[in-house]
Amino acid sequence: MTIRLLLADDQALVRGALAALLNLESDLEVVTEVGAGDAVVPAVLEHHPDVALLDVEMPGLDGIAATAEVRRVSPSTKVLIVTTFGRPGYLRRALQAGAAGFVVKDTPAAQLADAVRRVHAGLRVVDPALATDSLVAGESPLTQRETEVLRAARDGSSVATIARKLFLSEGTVRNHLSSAIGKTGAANRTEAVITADGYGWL
Amino acid sequence: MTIRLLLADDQALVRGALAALLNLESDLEVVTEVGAGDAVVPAVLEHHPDVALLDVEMPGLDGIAATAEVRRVSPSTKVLIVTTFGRPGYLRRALQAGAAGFVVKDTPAAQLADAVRRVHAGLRVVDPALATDSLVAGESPLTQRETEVLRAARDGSSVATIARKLFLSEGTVRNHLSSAIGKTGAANRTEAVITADGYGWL
DNA sequence: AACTGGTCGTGACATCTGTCATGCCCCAGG
DNA sequence: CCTGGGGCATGACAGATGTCACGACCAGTT
Repeated sequence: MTIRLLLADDQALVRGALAALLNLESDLEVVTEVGAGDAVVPAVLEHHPDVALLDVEMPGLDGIAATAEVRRVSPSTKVLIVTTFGRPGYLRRALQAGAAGFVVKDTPAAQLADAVRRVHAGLRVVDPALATDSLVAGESPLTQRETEVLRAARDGSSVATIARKLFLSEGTVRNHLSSAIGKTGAANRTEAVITADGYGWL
Repeated sequence: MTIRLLLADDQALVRGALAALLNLESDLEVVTEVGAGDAVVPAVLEHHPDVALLDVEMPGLDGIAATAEVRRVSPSTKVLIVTTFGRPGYLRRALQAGAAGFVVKDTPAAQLADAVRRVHAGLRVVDPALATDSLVAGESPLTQRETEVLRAARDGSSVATIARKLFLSEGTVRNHLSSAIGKTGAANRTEAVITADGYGWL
């Protein structure tokens, strides 16, 4: 009995290459490939794969949100996240969304097929190095608003611009930013964005 | 006659997957894989591949610098850059360094083997969409110092920190920053970093 | 009912940033 | 030899930013 796979990654070359790699295994078969997050659910409904391999960084719908959707429409489909960045926050959010496994792209190629088999067997697969980091980093200490404000500050916008975008007064934006800067242990807006983003809090 | 390939990418999974994909072609053979830029030259000297596929983002030595080294120690080896980011600046710098081809990772998987064959045949392979962008963006307008200062500002450092790091006075740093902001058409430091980085100028 | 934490706002303050004018040094090109 | 451009620096100024104190409102706890 072969394990039927869905493969989602926005980079066509990587997607094709992973498909080639996985199809080399006699017990695995890639039945559908998609290049955008919002194409995942339709493909799941059409092909009913056993395991869905999702990248986190995708246009449309990111891998985390796609995971939740897949779990909702097809509970029997296991989700294995395959991502470039081992952000601690990604792991936590992926598991909360119902992912059965989490693998970073610099694990040896040979292990991927194993990870797929374990996930299919109902086991949980998590990158060990990442698991400990994730416990240390923990949940985001930022409130909803602080997160929104920091997110809006990512592209270098000024306080005035952020205020207009979120329909807040400039003073309020400054307060939220100040609070976020404090919580992240940063010295200014830019550092706060970098560290918060690094933890996957944005 | 098979074309012998070197494959360099820091993500083991992607590297293995690309190898699997390329080895499916009867006329191609991946003879060596490396995961860091500074491992490229030794591998070239040992295996004398016909074509080297290099990622731009690699630890140790980046793909651009590695390209120049490969051309120097083994002129008969053709270099094909395979990268995630289609930064216009990357293309220009890669070609200047002696690369024979430049492919982004979201091109269809089937085209990669073709690109390899063309490069091996002595042709130049360049992503068409990127080629035009590159002409528009052109060379970096930033001077050496401006580039250094902007690079130092990437992590959100303050003027004082940058000044200490580069052994400059704070006023000078502000002047260079101001000039860089003007040249990039940005409104502040953070935007300048983002756009300059986007063009591959840093 | 009192307390807590998040949100929103104001006003005030010190500091940081970005800009500009000005000057000096060095070097390559006309 | 003169000129222009880049690098370096200083001083001055306006505006942006980060911090703080304070008050108000609302949803939950206790």
